[in-house]
Amino acid sequence: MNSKRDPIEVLQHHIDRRGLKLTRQRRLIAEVFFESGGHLAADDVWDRVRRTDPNVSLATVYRTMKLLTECGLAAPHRFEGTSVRYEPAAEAEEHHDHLICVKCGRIVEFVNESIEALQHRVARENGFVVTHHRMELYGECAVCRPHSVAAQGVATST
Amino acid sequence: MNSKRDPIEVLQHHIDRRGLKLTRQRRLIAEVFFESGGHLAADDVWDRVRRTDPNVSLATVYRTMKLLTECGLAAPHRFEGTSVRYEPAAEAEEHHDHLICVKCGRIVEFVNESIEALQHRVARENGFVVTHHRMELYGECAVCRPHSVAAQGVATST
DNA sequence: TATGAATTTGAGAATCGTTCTCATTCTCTC
DNA sequence: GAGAGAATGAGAACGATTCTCAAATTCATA
Repeated sequence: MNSKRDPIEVLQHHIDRRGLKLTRQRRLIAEVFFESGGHLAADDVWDRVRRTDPNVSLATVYRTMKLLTECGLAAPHRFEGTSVRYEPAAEAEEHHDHLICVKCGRIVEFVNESIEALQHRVARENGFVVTHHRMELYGECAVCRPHSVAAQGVATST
Repeated sequence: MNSKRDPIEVLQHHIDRRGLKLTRQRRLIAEVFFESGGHLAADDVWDRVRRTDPNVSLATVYRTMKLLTECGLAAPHRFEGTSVRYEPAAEAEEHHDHLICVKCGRIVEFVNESIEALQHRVARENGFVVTHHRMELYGECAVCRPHSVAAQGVATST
């Protein structure tokens, strides 16, 4: 029921409009990226790409990730102490923030309208008009605290 | 409401306890840093330090900023697209978040208990126990939007 | 399908911010 | 004021990312 266009098509479109070219490498990198779970660093993408084509260079991965970012298919995030990680468009489409487990590195996304509203209010009170923001909550996830799993009702929000 | 101890004293104390040494460079760097408005990058501190002692090396500035961070006298922040900037302890003592003007770079600090509470709640709902977080709101400050200060809806004919 | 102009590529050099190495110099204790 | 240990300055090294450039590829056109 969703009109979620194939990312490769979107990329193709973007490329056509700019007079660029859809190369074998670009297609491969995009495919690998969208098949993955997301939140990969350029290096991670590179590793996976090379399983199929060992000749692709890291520079090309970087260049392609920038391309994907430009057409809204990927969103770069720089979390604490790590290099930039890219999120696939499907997830990046609507704004959300992140919960990051400091133990296992798991990243959970969440949306909270109340916080958004308060942020805009705080900004306004200080004379700011917010264009965007960054909110990351770091802590331990349920898996990394097996002792305390039973007690709390872990919300399974979908 | 405690007497805000002289940062140099705090540093001295930390240094004594660890068997380190309070050198001329460390004192100078600390002094320069605490006299400044804050949110300086290592490079900025270096520039100011060299006005007094042109021989101090950038490496020593980095080493000293790390020291100051360890004794809680400085808090490092990496904002969007910039290198790490340090905040003096006075400001870092109690938790706060930041508003950053994307035009002029001005940084405003704010505290909002409601947001904090919501953050913890969201985390809990996802099975996380938050240890710390990062929240930065980017936008335009009042100064950088002079047009909109006076009145809204007034057509500006030029 | 062949041609050619323009784009893209791979490889490695370059860059930026930061940390490390190491020989020399300083601090602080006795 | 001597000596042990720590800190310094200079520059090399570093990791992530971008740039450079000759060679290869794409794609529109013939």
